[in-house]
Amino acid sequence: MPPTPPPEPALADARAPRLTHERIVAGALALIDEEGLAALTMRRLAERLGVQAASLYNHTRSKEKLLDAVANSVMEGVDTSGFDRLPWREALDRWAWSYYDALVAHPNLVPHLAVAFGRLPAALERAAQVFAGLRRAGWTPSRATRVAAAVRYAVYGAALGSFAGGFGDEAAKVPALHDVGQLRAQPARVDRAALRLLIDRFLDGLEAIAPAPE
Amino acid sequence: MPPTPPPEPALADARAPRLTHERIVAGALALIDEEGLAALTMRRLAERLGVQAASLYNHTRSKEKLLDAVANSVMEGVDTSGFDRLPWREALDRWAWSYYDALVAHPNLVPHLAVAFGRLPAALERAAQVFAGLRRAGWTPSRATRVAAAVRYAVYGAALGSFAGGFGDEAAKVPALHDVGQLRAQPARVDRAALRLLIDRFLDGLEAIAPAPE
DNA sequence: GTCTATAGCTGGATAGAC
DNA sequence: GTCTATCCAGCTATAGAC
Repeated sequence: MPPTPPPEPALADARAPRLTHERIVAGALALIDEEGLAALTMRRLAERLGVQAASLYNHTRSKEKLLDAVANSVMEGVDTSGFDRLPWREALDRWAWSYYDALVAHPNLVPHLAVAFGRLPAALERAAQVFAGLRRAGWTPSRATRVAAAVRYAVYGAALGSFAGGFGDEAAKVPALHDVGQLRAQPARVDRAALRLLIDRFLDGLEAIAPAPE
Repeated sequence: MPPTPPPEPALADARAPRLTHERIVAGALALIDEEGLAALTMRRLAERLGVQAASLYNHTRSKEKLLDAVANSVMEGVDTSGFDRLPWREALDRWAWSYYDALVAHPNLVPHLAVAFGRLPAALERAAQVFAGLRRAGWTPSRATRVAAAVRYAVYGAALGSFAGGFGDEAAKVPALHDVGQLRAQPARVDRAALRLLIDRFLDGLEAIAPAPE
């Protein structure tokens, strides 16, 4: 006889778990995106998932651990594969923009991502890959550390200090800022253009001190 | 008869105001520096100042306004005077380091500084001065905006994503990161060196596209 | 695994006496 | 201008029934 398949209830099984770790993490991230880091409370998260707050504690030990899991899940979206197959300049460029895309999709989480960096497995794995890639390209250990940190600073700064954060009424008193074309109309475009300038000119400057190719 | 001087009590006058707006702002900043942004509560701030929490409301309208006043006071320490007297490259460099020093002295406040940027008078004034200085040096409006934003990103990123924030135990699993000389021993030095690399190489790269000097 | 109920805090802000 | 007293809201986390 073939093995019996698991029972497939015609209607939703009331005893089936309504919560999983993945659903909780995804719900928390959505809540943070929509209403900010302070809006993430166990009660509000439970409400969004259609359960009571106490039920969350069957899947996550504490709010603090949950928040780190959310941060780690965002970090997993950062792509460092370029360091396995591309010259260092292209690899850095791809990594930077992948990193920026991941952060800017969740701007409210950026401050926590920066603080939690040192205890997120996904972040540390990626940092090690970047460092190893730069070493293979001939950069000295201390240069490799600085180059990777510099790119990381550019990305975090752009994601955090974004013009997309908006201006208050006081900004109207500073006319110079407002006559600058697209700043008001399309702040996200200005942010990307500024980061492109920072990264491209930085990489230009790096070429002048790069290790000789093998 | 000479005008009577104001009465000078031999002992501290119990009726003299013990709180001023300045003392409150300074106390709040010290509390944030010592114990983090979350530690700033009206009760704890009052305790540090030797009064009851309710008394603070005679000098500040709300905690939110107070926090912006604290942020503005930090921004007032940023020096943009170089744009009045130095070539654009030196002016940018001085501004960047003055900005970094102001932020890194209060790392716990950096996320709030970034978010509040657009409504802080001191921040907007300085942004306008930087923009005007770059315009006078011949940069087009959109280039000037991007250059100023790029430097700002570098500074915020370095202050926020600092190695000085430390690593968790998980970092021990990534040996590559630890063999990098001074990273563990003197993280603040590594941070400064990485920011120096980012700014210097970026400015190098900018020279290649700079407007011709008059 | 989810529920109800609640313990045990901590917070911002206000009213009114002095 | 500072005080005491207090309101009311919100939070994390746990205990124990089902």
